[in-house]
Amino acid sequence: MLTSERKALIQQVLRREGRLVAKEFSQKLGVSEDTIRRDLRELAGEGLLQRVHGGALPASSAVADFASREQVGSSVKARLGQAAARMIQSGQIVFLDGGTTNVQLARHLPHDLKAVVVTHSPSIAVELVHHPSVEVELIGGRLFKHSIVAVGATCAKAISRIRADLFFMGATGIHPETGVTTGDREEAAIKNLIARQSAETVVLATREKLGAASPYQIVPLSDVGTVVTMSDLGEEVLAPFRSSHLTLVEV
Amino acid sequence: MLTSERKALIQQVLRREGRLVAKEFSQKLGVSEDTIRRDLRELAGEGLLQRVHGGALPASSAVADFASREQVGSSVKARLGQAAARMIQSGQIVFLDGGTTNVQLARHLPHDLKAVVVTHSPSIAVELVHHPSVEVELIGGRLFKHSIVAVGATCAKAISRIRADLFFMGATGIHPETGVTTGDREEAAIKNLIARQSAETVVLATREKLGAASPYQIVPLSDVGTVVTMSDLGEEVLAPFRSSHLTLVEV
DNA sequence: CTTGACTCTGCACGATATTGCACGAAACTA
DNA sequence: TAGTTTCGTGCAATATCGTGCAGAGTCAAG
Repeated sequence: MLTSERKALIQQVLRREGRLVAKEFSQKLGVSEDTIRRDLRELAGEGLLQRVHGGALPASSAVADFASREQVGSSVKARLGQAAARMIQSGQIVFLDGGTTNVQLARHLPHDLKAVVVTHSPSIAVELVHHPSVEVELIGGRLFKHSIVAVGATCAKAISRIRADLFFMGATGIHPETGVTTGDREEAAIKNLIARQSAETVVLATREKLGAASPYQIVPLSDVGTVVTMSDLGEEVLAPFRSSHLTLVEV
Repeated sequence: MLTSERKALIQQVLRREGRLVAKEFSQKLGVSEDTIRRDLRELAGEGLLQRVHGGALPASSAVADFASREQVGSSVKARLGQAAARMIQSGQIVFLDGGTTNVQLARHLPHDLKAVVVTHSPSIAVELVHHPSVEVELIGGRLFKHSIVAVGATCAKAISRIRADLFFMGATGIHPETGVTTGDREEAAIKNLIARQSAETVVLATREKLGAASPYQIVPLSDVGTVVTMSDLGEEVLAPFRSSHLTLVEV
């Protein structure tokens, strides 16, 4: 294990998990704690991370915020993202919507995956800069700041030229009757367009989204191919989504 | 085993495995470590890989790359960015190129500025999400990970539809004779296109960029309207840039 | 064919980097 | 406050680095 390799790994772990415990990490890598501590000290000296008692946190406060939120709300989204990332096969063209769950998905893409990721979210694009083999196609347009995704006519036109194998859709609600919904009309239209351009649409749904509904419908439930959700939800919540045309993946 | 053969093999291993340990590799090839070290040093000199203690890593992992670049004189860049941000007037349409200096510019945009920022850099877009009144137009395309900007035909087409008042260009070198240059051909083409679509081109140049030249010319110096740089540079460095058509802003 | 310039390679050696351990200081926890 | 964990530093062992140098091979001019 090369020193710089180890340092790169440390930063990767911080990006992915939002924190790093010195002792834990030293055991995982089979080196002494001193070595890890030294690495952390040096990286902190370069401003690349924030040193804390017992380990380290990401440098930027924004990421730190995000990381702590993640810890509090547990790593449900990370688990969903990880499961979803495994659905992608090499050579596929996948559309990644914006949103924190999809950021997790991007973070957990297998290191050796060769695929094309299309996205209208600059956050996702930035996240994938660190991936060694995934090619990123960024869709432009007017930036809708609330969701951090591009929308508008330019965006729609660019999307209409692309056909994807998979679409990982972000949404605020998924309901047996109202279908998949979100809070912005234009965003809904864009998502709908992407869904129509994709062979299969996948929705990653945390507990609070299942059975919820927002003002604007993106697609009816019949247009969704797969829903990825947690396995510890009650059957009464899941039952409405069990049907012949929809694959329900429980993580 | 020819030297060039060995060097090619080294690069192949790096592409395939993402790392190379000098000792290990020398044994596998049956040559001395010195030879391998020499090869690595030379390849690193050509920028084809990143030399590290014990071996080598791929050149543009962009990971530590961008992060470390971020660190290089960030306070200087912040001052340049701040000065440049003041050049923008309300109501203008400005094009913000990628790069760490321009991230600083984005960070220092006056809070009450009402303007449209066009960018092909997802990093810049994400940075501006928190600005209350600036509207962001994201230009899409294939993501060039090293610089974190969109490039390619789609990108060029989108740019050709926009006319901006100001273009804050990122570059790796600005030289009286070779003009403004950068390290990637396609990136240079995109930057050139943006410059042609803009009424005025501004270059933010830290000390090491002034008088430097990279392989690909973006525009000749005569196409640059303003250069923003530090005031503590020697006159012998600045003199070649003092001319009637170019405004030299010293911060 | 010989000679001289040049390149490549391996070796020697002093310099530098990295690592693990020891030990007292500081921080955290109950 | 007391006990435990983590931290930082000094130190020694080891690994790796860079450089100078010499031998071997190549090539072209004489």
